[in-house]
Amino acid sequence: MDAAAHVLCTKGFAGTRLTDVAEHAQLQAPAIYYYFASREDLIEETVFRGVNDLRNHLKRALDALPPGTSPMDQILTAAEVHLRHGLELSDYARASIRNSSQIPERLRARHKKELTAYNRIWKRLMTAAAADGQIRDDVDPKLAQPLILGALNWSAEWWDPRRNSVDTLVANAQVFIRHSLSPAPKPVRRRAKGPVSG
Amino acid sequence: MDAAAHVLCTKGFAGTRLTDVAEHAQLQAPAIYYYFASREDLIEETVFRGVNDLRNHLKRALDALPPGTSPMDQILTAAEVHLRHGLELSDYARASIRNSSQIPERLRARHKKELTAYNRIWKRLMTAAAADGQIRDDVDPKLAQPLILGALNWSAEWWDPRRNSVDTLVANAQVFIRHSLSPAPKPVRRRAKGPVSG
Amino acid sequence: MDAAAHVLCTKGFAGTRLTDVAEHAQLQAPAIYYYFASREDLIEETVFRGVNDLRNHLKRALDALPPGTSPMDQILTAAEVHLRHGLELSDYARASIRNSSQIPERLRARHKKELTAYNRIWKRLMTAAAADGQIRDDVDPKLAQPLILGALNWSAEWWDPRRNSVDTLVANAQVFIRHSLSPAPKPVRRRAKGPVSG
Amino acid sequence: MDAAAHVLCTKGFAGTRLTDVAEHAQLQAPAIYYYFASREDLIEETVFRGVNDLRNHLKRALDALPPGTSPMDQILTAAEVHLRHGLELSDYARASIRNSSQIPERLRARHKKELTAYNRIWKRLMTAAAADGQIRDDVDPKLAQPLILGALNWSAEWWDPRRNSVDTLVANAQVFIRHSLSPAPKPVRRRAKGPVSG
DNA sequence: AATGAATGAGAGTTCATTCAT
DNA sequence: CATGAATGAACTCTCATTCAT
Repeated sequence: MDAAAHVLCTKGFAGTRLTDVAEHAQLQAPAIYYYFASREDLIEETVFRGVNDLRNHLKRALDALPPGTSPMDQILTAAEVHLRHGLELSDYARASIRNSSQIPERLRARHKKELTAYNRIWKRLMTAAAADGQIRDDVDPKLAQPLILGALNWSAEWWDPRRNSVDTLVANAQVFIRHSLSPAPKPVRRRAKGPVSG
Repeated sequence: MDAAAHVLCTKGFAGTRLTDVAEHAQLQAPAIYYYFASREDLIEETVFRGVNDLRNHLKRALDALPPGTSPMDQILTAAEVHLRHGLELSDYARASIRNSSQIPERLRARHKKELTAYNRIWKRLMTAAAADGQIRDDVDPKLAQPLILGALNWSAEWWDPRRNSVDTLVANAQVFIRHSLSPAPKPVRRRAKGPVSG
Repeated sequence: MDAAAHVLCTKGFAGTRLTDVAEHAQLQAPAIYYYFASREDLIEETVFRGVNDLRNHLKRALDALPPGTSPMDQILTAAEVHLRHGLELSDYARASIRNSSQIPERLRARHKKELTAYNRIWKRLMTAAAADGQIRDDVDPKLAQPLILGALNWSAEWWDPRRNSVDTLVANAQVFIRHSLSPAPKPVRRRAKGPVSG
Repeated sequence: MDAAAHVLCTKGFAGTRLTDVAEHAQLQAPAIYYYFASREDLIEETVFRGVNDLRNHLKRALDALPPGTSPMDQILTAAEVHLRHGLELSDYARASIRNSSQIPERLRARHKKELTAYNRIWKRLMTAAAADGQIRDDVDPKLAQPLILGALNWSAEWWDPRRNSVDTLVANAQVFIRHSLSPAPKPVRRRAKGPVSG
């Protein structure tokens, strides 16, 4: 029944009516109360599950990478997961992310915690990448991270499956991210040639 | 009275109650009807003005650039305008952008048209930059553009003035964008030339 | 300003909005309060004036009849006055009559009194006619009177000046009334012929 | 629930508040929306049903008359039906008739059509009576018809069951109508024949 | 496990009314 | 004498929620 996440994506928090949710589930509105104590419960649950699923999905994907994968490659994998999850798999993720700021504090506790946890994963990746010299030093990883996630999140607003495949979008986003972060590739090539830089 | 854009930012389209708007304007709700025919009118107007202001702001900023400014620098200027306008100046812009997808079709006509016009400006800049060889060829400008705007738009969700100044954010975003787009420096020819730049 | 009677005719008591009245008088609504203390006052006044005018009109018309006019002819005159006044002259009369039953008790005192007075005139005519043998004895004058007035009052609902002149309507109504009331013209002609009836 | 016709009779179109209707039905106002889409729907339906019922009632009554009943007797039957239906049976009829002119065009379509149909029946009766020589030739049946219906309709405004029984009223109205329409008895031929009758 | 019927709280909206100007 | 601006009361209507079934 939780496919009521769908309505949340489209109408936003306040615009989500139980009637619509029920209709989407081919049910009558009161039937929802068999499964959830209240509208708020339903939304809280949905919104929580959004980030929760996404985080689990990301964890599994990162764990599945071969050991020794570079931080930058992990970041690019994370970006792919984030995009695909949001665009292909789950209304939940979209519901969670879009309504983040509209949901009253009261319902946000779990959601927020989960979101923090999700961001922590990204932070770890960014930090690792920075430590590894894979992030240019005129970019603050703490700011780059939300910029990246913003670019990815916003895709839900404009991406049109009839214009571009997810694959294309993922590829472009990855290039986009890699170069926005990567330092100029001086060292490797230059070192062989001569003492240009220290 | 239009400072009711404020409520739109916080509560979203459906969550915007006339009572709240009125209270924010130190008025009683019915007083709104002296100026607007309906709630929908008020919102339509507000949301339209959001993009409209932003577009005018951007146009002025671009016109003020010295002739011969490179497309990439124009893009970076546009990014700065977009960020500063959304974060510092105007609830309207935020109201417009955040609620884009939640507003019923009926009210979106003008808003949509204005948004398209705004995007057209960006598109022109991107195309010029591409023609100038300032965009790497493994990035599709048509996709890069919304990724960039997404990164910028999303800032409204997370940016905390107490943590980072807008200046810092702008600087970071500009570096972020410049390198996400710029083609790799060509090492062979570059050796003799000097710093990377753009 | 009292041409607000017009609105009363069309929209009824509860449907009469000060805005409409004011518009009809090429004024803004608050201007009404310069002349009347409240909406109710305006309506009360209007509705009173409706019957009052009508009654005065009728009195004058009856007084103008040559002495010795038969009760029946007086009734027919009254009918003509009633029709003409309602249809040609006065929104007031129509406003008064149509809304009689919809107006809350509180506002009806004067109106009711005036209406009673008006009916009393008719009653006097009917009684006189009955005493004069000009009303058939299988008709109760107390019931015939409101039937007649009903027929006349209702004309405001259906009469279309483009179809029938008031003159035609008046003529027909008079014939209609005369014969609905008059006894069969037996006595005069029969008495001469023989002892048919006692 | 439709017993909300009651309120229409008393308060008129604009004065009919859902609260009152609901109270009369021992319900809360919003409950009305379970059965009707809007106030206007409820009123439209009610007002339509008013004439519709009346027309059906009349049709049945006329069909029940023995074949060969004279047109005049049919008219008198119709008058009885009209009176009894309006006064004894149905708030609906009264609601329909009283508010005829106050209801906005938008809601009148069906009601108007039905009313025309009802009038058509009367017209048929009047025409038949005229063709049969049962209507005096100094009365235009097209004008006599609304005069009669007016007399009957108006009864709702003044009839007081405590003063006169419906039976009395019906009897009087019938005499009233019969003679208002019937041609003068032709004295010459009549002498030999007997009572007037029709 | 689900629904039809109903309700109470609260939303948008209308309107008479006020008041400074 | 009249209006622009604003308000409070009241109305229609929506919606989450309940409850008997």
